[in-house]
Amino acid sequence: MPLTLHNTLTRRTEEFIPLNPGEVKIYTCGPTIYGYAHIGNFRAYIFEDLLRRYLKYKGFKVTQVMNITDVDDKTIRDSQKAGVPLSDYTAEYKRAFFSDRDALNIEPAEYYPAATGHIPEMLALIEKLRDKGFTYQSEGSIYFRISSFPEYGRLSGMSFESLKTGARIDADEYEKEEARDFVLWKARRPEDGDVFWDSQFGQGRPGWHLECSAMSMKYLGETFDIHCGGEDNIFPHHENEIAQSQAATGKKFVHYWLHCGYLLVEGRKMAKSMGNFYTLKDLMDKGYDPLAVRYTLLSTHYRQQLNFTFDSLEASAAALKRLQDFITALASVKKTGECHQIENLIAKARSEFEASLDDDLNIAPALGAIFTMVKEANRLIADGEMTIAGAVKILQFLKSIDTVLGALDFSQPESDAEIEELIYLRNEARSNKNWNEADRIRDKLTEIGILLEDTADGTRWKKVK
RNA sequence: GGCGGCAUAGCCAAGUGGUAAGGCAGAGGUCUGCAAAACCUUUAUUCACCGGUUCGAGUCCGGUCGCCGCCUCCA
Repeated sequence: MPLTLHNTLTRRTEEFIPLNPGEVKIYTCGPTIYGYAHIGNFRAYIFEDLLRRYLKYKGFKVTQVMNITDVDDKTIRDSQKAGVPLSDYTAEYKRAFFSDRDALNIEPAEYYPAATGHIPEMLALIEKLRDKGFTYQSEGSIYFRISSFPEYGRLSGMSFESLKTGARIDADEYEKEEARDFVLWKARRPEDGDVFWDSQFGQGRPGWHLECSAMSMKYLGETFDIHCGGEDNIFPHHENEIAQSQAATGKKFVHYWLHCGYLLVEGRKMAKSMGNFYTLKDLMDKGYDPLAVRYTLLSTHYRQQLNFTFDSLEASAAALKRLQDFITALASVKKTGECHQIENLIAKARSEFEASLDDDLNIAPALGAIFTMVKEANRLIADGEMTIAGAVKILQFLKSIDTVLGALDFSQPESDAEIEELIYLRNEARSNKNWNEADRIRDKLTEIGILLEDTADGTRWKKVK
């Protein structure tokens, strides 16, 4: 079945057809590293990770670029507040971002270009725009004249008029011809301190929108397949990217624009002032497993608003535990021979899993199919019908779908002589009906995080997270 | 004011006009020395509200109420 994706540009769910067969080029708007990323940011990155992983699952070769915004108003402001050079200041948040990414099992993109590393590319783009007459200069800054780009507003559905009348008071004091115009190159100002670059346009620094156009075209070409971001990026950021890029090249910039919905916390917008603002570290400090956070952020359809609650986080942890316990149970099946029902069970789950994800990454029914299979397989285990061969097939299937989910752990606990010895002693005690001694040993193991399960095939143990 | 989205059980969340997936939590039971895990049974006569179309609507149309996002540098 073909993969379909909802394209913000057309407001339709369309079959995904890459420019080059078998290859997908994706640009994903990344973090501004002026602070620790919060779970709302990671909702977007996890959605993009799901897209990336599923494309790979479907056999596409994926090239993904995620920009790192390491110079803008906020990074400058906060680094000065902290009294450290900009690059030192952003280095810590960049490190934290990658560390959180790894903890959330988000696959690394192929490229993480930083804005400060691409000033020449941005200047070249401005030159191109200037030569084609799309820019004007005012008080040392270069602006993009939106009235010169008639298609402006197509992505966001913003009309020319509403932009004029609805515009807020401009937050910065740069002079523009019209409020909706946006800055390409910001003239150096005293409050920028030592953060500026020399250029043919004078000393200054790039505007935010510019980096995404310059860096995406550098790494992916003037036209590429998919561009993602949060829905709040649709306007003005992505609208401006389209204007800049298409004005410069005369070509279509991006074929599919994908945007994920906002994350709410306990039904409200996440905000520091509301006390419901969480970074990954905040949740880990509360004892939550980052993979449970991943599962929570992953398990709601990406275009839906996601209501993050601690109840749902705990439900996610429990759901993952159910899957992990299932994996453990499969690994300890001892019966030999064939288990003929397994093939059908897997085929059904796989086809539902794929059909759902093919439908604009509809993850909820995909997960539903997995849990339905788990229940049926658990029944086979409980009835003593599961065989080693069947268990191996299911494990292979789970590994294959986990290349998409990225939430499971297939590592088997290493055998531990001390634990095995204690289990042996406990089972000795049990066979002598010395329950006090048996329970004493079990409690001792529980204290060091080892949980025992007595099954028909003997006692197995697992570590508790 | 303009543009867009959402309202489904205690919580999270699917649902493509044909009679409400799945997960978590809860209740009862089976297994177990007791647990753990698992299994079985059970948990929405009902999908914000009011109308309409239809043989039939959570699903389509209109309206009302509520919540959320964007409207110049927030994923």
